[in-house]
Amino acid sequence: MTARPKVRPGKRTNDPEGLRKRVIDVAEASFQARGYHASSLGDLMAAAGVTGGALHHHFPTKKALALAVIEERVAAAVEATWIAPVQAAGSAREGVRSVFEAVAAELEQQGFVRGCPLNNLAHELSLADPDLRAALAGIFSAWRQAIADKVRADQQAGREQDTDPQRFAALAVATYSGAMSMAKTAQDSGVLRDCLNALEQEASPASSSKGEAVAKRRRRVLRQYKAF
Amino acid sequence: MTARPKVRPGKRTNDPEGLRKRVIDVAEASFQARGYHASSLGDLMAAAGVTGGALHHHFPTKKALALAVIEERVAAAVEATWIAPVQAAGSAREGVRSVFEAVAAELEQQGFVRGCPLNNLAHELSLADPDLRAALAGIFSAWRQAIADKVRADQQAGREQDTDPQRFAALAVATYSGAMSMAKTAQDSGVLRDCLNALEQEASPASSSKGEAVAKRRRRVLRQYKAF
DNA sequence: TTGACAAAACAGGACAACCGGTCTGTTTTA
DNA sequence: TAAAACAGACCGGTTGTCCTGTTTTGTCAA
Repeated sequence: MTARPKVRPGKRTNDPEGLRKRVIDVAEASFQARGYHASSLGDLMAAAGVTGGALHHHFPTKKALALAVIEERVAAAVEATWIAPVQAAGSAREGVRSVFEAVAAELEQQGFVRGCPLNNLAHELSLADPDLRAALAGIFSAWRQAIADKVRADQQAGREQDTDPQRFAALAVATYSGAMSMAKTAQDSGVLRDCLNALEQEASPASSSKGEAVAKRRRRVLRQYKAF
Repeated sequence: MTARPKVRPGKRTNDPEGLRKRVIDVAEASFQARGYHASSLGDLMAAAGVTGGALHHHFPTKKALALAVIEERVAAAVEATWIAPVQAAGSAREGVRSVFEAVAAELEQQGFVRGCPLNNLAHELSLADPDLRAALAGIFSAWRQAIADKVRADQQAGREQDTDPQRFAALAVATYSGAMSMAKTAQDSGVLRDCLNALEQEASPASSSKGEAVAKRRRRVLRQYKAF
């Protein structure tokens, strides 16, 4: 965790970037765990060890803080979790598969599903404010674009000739988003593997008949249910 | 709209069921348009033409009201929009396809995407309260179950032998949920058709090579953006 | 190096609006 | 005639924001 300012009476050390980072850290975590409206600035101030004046200096309104979290953290999370791995993968399908498995494995290890940060905020805020909605929509768009671009790269290598890049990307993003929504609601990460298997079994163009013994899916109901 | 009580000074007519219905009507619409936390009981009371005493008599807490909306309205919406059409369809795939198209057409006509009521509330409330989460998870479960059951019926008729019912159902629900999330955030219902086409083009087991001229998808950015 | 000084950074209280819930009392109805 | 249904005021707590003042820091002339 980021260090709080030392308790040195009479002395003070300005650290604008550090303080701003601490606030956004706390806000990102709280928005993800409790949502935007349920996160009060008072709680965030206490958790970050920041006074009202300092918070207001860096983020004049709560909306400004949300915008910063979206543009700096949520976008980065999508970039790190999805865009970079897909670009680095051998193919678009392989990239999608690896991300699904990585996230599924992470959720199973964590034992608790907080959901997708982008979708969490998108549901709560996209109808509430046009600016926030635009920022969130931009992240969705970049996400889709990266996958579609990867499909096009595959096509230039002679593969995926019968695949529509835009549609494939939409399907991947939608399936993941919906699977995370269900996983969060049911607190069961197994849905992710169900969806991935359904995509692989059915959505692969080289599949006309593969009814071999399918590895029985494991339902992994998460044990603990604790808030943030 | 449901009628408000007549302005008859000195006279009153008790109408428990009607009043309760009016409150749930308003709550359902407000939760869908603004979300749970952004909907104040004061606004709901004013919109429904109900006093604080009456509201408290029918719904002691805000959570009780949310639970009623979820159990009576959201569940019914999923039943009417998804379960019944799928059961009535000629096959599971045909049912899924028809629902996607029906919703897409409805959204295009409305010109505004409010999102899926179940997913909207699930994102905001499933981590906030165990009871609400359980209620929401139950609706997701019934939704998946109905689709899986339809696949099994298809299988007993000799079709869909290579399809895993549970996985297919998970994929359908996840794709729809995610597509609605994107459509709401982008205020563009075209994603639904993208996802449906991707599912049909790729997820059909009888598809090994169909690269015929794909009908160019139409991107239909919705014009108006007004809050409830 | 120092001292002046303006701007940035931070502290902390104040506040008005609002929220959800409770309470008492009245009217309707079975 | 008692319970259900409804009216309406009331309250403590919280929320987001604003405001005034203090401290730190960067800048630049001397």
